[in-house]
Amino acid sequence: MEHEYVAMKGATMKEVAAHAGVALSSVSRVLNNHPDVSEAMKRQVHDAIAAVGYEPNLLASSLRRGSTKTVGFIASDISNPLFAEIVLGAERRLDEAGYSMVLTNSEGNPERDETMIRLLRRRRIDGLILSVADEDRPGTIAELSKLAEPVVLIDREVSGFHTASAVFTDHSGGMRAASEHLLSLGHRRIALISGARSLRPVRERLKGFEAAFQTRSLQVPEDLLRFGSFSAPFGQQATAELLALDDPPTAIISGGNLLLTGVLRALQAGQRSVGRDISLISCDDVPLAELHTPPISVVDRDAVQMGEAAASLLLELLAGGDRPRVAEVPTQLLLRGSTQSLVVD
Amino acid sequence: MEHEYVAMKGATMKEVAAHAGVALSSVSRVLNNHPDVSEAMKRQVHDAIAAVGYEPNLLASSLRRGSTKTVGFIASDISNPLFAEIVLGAERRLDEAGYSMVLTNSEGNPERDETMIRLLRRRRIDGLILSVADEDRPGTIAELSKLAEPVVLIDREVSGFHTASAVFTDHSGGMRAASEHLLSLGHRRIALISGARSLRPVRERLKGFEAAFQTRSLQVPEDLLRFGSFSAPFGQQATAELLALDDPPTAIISGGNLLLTGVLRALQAGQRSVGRDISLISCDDVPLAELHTPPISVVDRDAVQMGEAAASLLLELLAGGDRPRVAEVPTQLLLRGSTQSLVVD
DNA sequence: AACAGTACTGGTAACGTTTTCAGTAGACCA
DNA sequence: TGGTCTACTGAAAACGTTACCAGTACTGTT
Repeated sequence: MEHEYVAMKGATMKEVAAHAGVALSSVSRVLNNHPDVSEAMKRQVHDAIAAVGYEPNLLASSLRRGSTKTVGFIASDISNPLFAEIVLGAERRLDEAGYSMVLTNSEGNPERDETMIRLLRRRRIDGLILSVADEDRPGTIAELSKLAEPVVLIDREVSGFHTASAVFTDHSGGMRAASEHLLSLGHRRIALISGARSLRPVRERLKGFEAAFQTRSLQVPEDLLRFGSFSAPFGQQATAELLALDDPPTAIISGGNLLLTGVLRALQAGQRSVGRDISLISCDDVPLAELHTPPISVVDRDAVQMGEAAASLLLELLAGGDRPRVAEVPTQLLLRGSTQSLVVD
Repeated sequence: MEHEYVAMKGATMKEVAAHAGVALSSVSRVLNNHPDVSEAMKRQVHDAIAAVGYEPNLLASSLRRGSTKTVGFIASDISNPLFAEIVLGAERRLDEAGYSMVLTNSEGNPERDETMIRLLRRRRIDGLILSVADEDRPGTIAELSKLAEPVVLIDREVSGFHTASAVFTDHSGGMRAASEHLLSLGHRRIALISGARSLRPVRERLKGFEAAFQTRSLQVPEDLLRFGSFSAPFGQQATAELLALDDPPTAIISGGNLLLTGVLRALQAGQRSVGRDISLISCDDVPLAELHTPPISVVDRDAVQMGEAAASLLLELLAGGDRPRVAEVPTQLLLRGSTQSLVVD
């Protein structure tokens, strides 16, 4: 008696209506709590729902409504703990606004960026947050342009695509502070190891780096600049190369936490003691930097805040804001034991 | 002439059909490359698609087909680099099989687990891979049971839910090896810091730990066991407590990389030198362990392989395999400088 | 007593696909 | 010439919702 109907796979609104002896549309109204429905009807329908084990079909609902209440997030590298924090911040804010997030990672592969944008577009997401792997790739730009929904870029400027909001980090400011600190310690041979130049953070950091030298009317050590990818192997290889130079650097700036592990491996292999033999600053704080011996100075930023800012910008656009906007999050130089005054021989 | 129609927002198959002067069904056949369609028809339709800028609507398609070709992945903690690798492995394999993955994180919050399972179910995913935050939570079990689609658990055993496949890590074997190593170095006061006991890895590791003592007919140091959560703050707090004991441990085993950073912070604060004053082994290899001074011994495993295994098991079920299966991945003890022979006073 | 208004409820047409079922036209064979 | 076969195409019915448009039955007003 109590268990008239056993919950079975795939009960639909129609069956709920039949079981409750009401019209399909009434069930829909109850579910979307439409104002014009009687208490009796509500109870009746809710009972029927429980009885048949009904589960709404979001595909059908989205199709009909024309909106999925879902935003996509394409992370360029999910293994970077930094991104986890950005995602966290974004998801939190989106959740509050009743949106859910589908996350995908492009593994730093520009081709996957394209595929993912297309896929999400076809899934009819309402908006997109992403950090493309290559700002200049025509395919990516094309896919993005086909997207009618609002877009927020994270630390990226996509050439010829200016309808998106963006959240930027003040990389140039942070890098400038880091470089000035090293210069003030007497370092001149400062190396910069970073990712591909087609990425905004890399360009901005370079700007800050150069600015620090130029302010002091010093020559930028062009032979010590290494642009490749934000990966440990590149960091290791670049560092090894730098150490092998006739006039090697006395300080290294690493452009990210993945690079950092490569840099440290190479320094270790080259028997260089951090701080003592060579000064080191990295970007983005991670446990590895904090707990290294000696602790490594970093240019830090609040990644959770970045995620929140990205979500807020997107929500603004989703709410009908037609004017794309830009938010900037500050950086902060955390000095630790890895930078030491240059001993003049 | 060439640009008869400018690509506009939301062209539908109907418009493609109209533009090509063919039936709706023919367009569909072309898109799903049905065998019975002439070359002429294909060309005609493809031209029309390009002309009107048609983009398939996956919502409609999935609704009609009754399958989304999508599997959900609920990660319990996305900020753990380990998970990134699991996701990578899983996504790779699923991709090959034509499935796409939607990723969500529960932030280690059991409540979110529930919400996410429900959401994904309503989105009509075809399958689910997950690592629940709490194996015993009734709500989670209920939500999982309502799911008619195949499920693969990662390193979890959900009580009363036995229709899922699972991929397990040989945690007990790894922990046993680690414990035996420490015992053979003369350590007896060995502490174990780990997550909540409601998680399989924690229970299995404890088993391995106890087995090592029992093999040697030694008493398990119950007062040195600390179960809390897989987080840095807990690791730090537990370690601080242990160091303050009258008879403190001479060795610590940390149950994860997040815990490890907490443990190291506490050791540093307590002025204990790793290796020299206290031996240390952690679980799962991360750059922090490798590049620490001294390098930290770890019980490692291949996370990418875990992801691949999970995806393979799911695909098997999706292909109609009705019998849930279990895969186990091995662990491996990597000895480094953080474990030293106990100096007897 | 007729009317307008209120508070609901039911039927039905969408949303954009896929799939089934009939058809048509030509080719081939006898 | 008629017939069966093959190769293709079109019409229309789903899939599970939501939203619109009419109802219906009260209640209150004049």
